[in-house]
Amino acid sequence: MKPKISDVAKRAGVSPTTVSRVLNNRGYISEETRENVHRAMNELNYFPNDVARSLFNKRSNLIGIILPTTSNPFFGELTFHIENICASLGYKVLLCNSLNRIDKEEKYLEMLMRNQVDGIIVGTHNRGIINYHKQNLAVVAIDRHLSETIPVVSSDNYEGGKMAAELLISKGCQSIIHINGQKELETPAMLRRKAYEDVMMKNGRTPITFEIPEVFDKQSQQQVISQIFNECPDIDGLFASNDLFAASFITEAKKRGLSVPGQVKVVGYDGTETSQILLPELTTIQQPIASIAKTAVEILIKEIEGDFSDIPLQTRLPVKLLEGSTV
Amino acid sequence: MKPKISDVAKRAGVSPTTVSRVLNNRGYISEETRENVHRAMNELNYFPNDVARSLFNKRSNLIGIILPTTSNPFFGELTFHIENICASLGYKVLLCNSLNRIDKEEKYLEMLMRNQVDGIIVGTHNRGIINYHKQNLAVVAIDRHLSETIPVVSSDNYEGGKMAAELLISKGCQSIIHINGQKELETPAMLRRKAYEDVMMKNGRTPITFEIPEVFDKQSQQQVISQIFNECPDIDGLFASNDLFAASFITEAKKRGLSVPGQVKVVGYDGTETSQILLPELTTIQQPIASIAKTAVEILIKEIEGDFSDIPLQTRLPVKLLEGSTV
DNA sequence: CTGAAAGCGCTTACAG
DNA sequence: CTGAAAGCGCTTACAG
Repeated sequence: MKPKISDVAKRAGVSPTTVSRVLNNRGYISEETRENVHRAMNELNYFPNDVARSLFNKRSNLIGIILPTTSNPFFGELTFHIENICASLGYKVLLCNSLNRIDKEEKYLEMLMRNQVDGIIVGTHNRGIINYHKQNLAVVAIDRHLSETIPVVSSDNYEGGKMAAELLISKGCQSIIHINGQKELETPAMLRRKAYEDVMMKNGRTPITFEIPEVFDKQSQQQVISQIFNECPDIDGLFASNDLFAASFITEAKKRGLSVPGQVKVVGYDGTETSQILLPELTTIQQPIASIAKTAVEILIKEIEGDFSDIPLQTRLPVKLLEGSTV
Repeated sequence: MKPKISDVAKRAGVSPTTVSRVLNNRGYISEETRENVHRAMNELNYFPNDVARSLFNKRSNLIGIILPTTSNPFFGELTFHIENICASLGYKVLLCNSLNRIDKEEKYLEMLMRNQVDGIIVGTHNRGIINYHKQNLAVVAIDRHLSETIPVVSSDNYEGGKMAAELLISKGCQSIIHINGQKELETPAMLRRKAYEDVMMKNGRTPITFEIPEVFDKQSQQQVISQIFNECPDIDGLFASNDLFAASFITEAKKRGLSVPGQVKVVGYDGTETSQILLPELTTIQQPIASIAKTAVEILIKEIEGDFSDIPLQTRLPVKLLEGSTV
């Protein structure tokens, strides 16, 4: 059996209280007993049971993260950074891949609360499924508006969309199409679309946006892309709201005998490390994934520690244009 | 404050014992009191504290996963599948990105044990840092030999390596190079190298393998790739042990004015969804990521439940050649 | 400087 | 069918 604090106490010839004290470095302890206790712990290969600690402290040092799926490189990288920062700060991460499905998200949320997580970072977009605040849980959203009071961290979506659209226009594209998620979602990412539309209007063009359901079914994505070519045969520019859409589009364009950037120019969004390696020629708007993660964790931990003094409700981190050879 | 079982009991006019019984569906309870209790739980918005439950049950339903980083699409997808399968089976996932660093892995291991995880799935390759068994923890390794007694699940690495090498030879390549991780690691993935070497020898060629340190520093990867071109100017075939290496190689080849597959043919390994979307033309050996995940979780849970009857020490899942246009 | 007692929120024998 | 008691492994006032 795993040794417990009383086993250590017995072996060191002291009380459990004393062992706990040296464990937590609290109160006065003579150097001698401290050493005895440490020796006993080593001999028994003892390490504390954090479940028992959490129960007493009402603090688990656990944070939950809910996002669509780590299979998507943006979220895979985001998850890595979040977890790593958390680890360095003494927090542990409970991972939830909701696939953007409301039913799953609800179950995960309940699971996280049962497990007494101290806070949650949410990267899925189901608005207001549960009253997060009611349970006075610390929450931070990434690129999603969850409620009026939950801080959201995102890239500067409007600026990113603007850069993309303006770049395509400056390269002489006449018929520029946009691909994005569904509009009803009202995510900050919709600002990419807004910027695209604004730029188009300002330049006397008609914005056309195709919506792709973000349910991760390849079938329907493929379908929308075919649709674009069919409905807009004169397309010569595309701004995709993520790099995977951009890549699928390029693949289909080539399949149809269109050269990129010769006949169609393409700009993506995200600029993950993975897409930089696998598709370095893609011109894209890069999100600062590491700082998004860092900011989100920092805000969350402030909330957890009850320091609400200067928590920004909106944090927009700067994007960067990565010029490849697809424009 | 969060309601607890005694709050529910009070409201329902019964004892905590009774509430616990309806919660766990144990023992006889009259229909009436069951309804009363349920009503009380709803009114108070009660849900059980799993930390307290874990403490009593000595069962957390938590499993830890340690892998290099979810930033790598292979591990990102693996993580997604593992987590999703676990969720469907009532297990929760504590995520650890070790970056293949021993110091980090040790800390994570201790963290997981303190948190009383029921089992661990390990995808990093530091052999024998800790005596996993000593703590009688359920452990499964993915593509890593951790010890003689820990089950390992992997793709059929030898077969995969063989297919890749034979394909390149059949396409007429004369000077075929291999890129892999470091040999000392003795991972099952080394079988990819072994197969490559066997095929080369059998065909009267000299196998040449370049080792890339798997520490995820772009710098050194880039360096090794340049080195390949410098030391083997007549290279006309490459088998990379993962798709990211393959992609970096292709990028460098093009930069040097070499056409793929015209002058150099390339075969990768992994075949993740992400690389299928971003670099669909890559010819690669696809690992069955979903079944690797499923098998690993199933074995782990058997171990956790103490059913050691038919636990295979080695599971090799079949790979599939994905023919793109890089050979 | 150290220890006995109570309690974190649950569950499970044991009685009734 | 239901409840009082003890205990999971820890920690923190409170005494001494």
